[in-house]
Amino acid sequence: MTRKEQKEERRKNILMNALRLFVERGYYDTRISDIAEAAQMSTGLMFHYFESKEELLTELVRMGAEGTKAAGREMGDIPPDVYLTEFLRRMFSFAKEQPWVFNMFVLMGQVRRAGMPEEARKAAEAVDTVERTAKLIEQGQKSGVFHKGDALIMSRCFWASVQGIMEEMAMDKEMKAPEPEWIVAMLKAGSGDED
Amino acid sequence: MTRKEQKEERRKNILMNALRLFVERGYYDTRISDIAEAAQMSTGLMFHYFESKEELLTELVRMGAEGTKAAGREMGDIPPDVYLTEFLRRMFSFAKEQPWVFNMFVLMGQVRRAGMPEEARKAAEAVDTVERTAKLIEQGQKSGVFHKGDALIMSRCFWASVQGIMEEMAMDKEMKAPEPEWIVAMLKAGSGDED
DNA sequence: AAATTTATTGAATACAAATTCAATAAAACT
DNA sequence: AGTTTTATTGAATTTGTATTCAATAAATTT
Repeated sequence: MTRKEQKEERRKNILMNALRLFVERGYYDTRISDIAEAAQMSTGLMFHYFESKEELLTELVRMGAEGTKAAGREMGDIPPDVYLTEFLRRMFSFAKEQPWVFNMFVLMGQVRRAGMPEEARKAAEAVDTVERTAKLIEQGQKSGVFHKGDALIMSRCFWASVQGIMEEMAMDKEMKAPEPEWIVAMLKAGSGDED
Repeated sequence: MTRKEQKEERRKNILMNALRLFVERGYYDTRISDIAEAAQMSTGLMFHYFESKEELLTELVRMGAEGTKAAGREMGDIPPDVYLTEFLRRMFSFAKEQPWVFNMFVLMGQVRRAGMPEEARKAAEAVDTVERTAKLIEQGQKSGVFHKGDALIMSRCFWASVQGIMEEMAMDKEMKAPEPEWIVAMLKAGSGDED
């Protein structure tokens, strides 16, 4: 293994430990020394790999933002409701196998909301899932599978729900995932108000 | 105004400013001096009213836990779906008038999840809304208005969604509230899976 | 194999912010 | 009016922890 590869390995290892600890204990309650210990190195060495604790966080958020770009890609001829349902199903099952996905959701949520360094927040804003889903919802409204209403608000509520549920699942890894249909039902025609 | 009343006033004022700042900037990024400034007093005086920053937080969380007890009280003969819908409608409209309600939601969420002092987390756990709503859901399942499934999981998802949405609204005070029906649709029979 | 670059450590430093404190003013009480 | 209690301040202290640093080891290059 070349020097460069080794460094990459090490960085990845640090990042994964940091992610877990940031979510388990919170960013501010996680000491650089905790991360160092988890990654089996001295505190000082951390600064050989990352300039600062904040850079560590920002790097994680960048990864998270990158990851969400997968959402809402080519959907071929599938109807929007089926697409969203299927997307959620895959996301839940993927996350069950890769628990860091839950952690990433939690971290992104925390960062977007408040109480995190400025730079990290900026990195988290480079995510347009809500906008893209709103377009999908508009299509569904035209075809009648989704009820009427401001598509952007509907999309925000949809993702806020998903966010909340992912966070709940992140807290309790034993928790059974909901049926994706339940969540998509929020958008469907015939679900109460029909204005 | 008696001395005691004055003290209570002052404490309440401090608490409300702390709540706002904790949510706007996050607990750890809020300095005692920031709260002092907002409440128009010297930093030192804060410690006359509260033993520590942590006690301030814990007190807020206790208030929040107290507040949620309102949820799920006497529902008379109203069907569970109507009850929940109505409950959410009132909550949203109440929160629009009293923005601190949003902040309280966000704070409670942050505290329950992670990265907050131990004691505050404990205070936040004294909330059994999820369990009480699960009972309501079971009733609805018997009468057929709600679909089948583990009522506790359904309740957790329901509240996780509400939490997520309240947080979204807290971030953007301009955001229009969703129709409560959308959220209750998560639970309703005929919403996709019918196992 | 000498020289240079990279990895690693643990202790020293710097710093920010919570908390304490001594002193003063105001109020309440006798 | 004098005494005690409460309110208030701003500066001094303490503390916790991120970051730097000087020194050493290991690897890579020449």
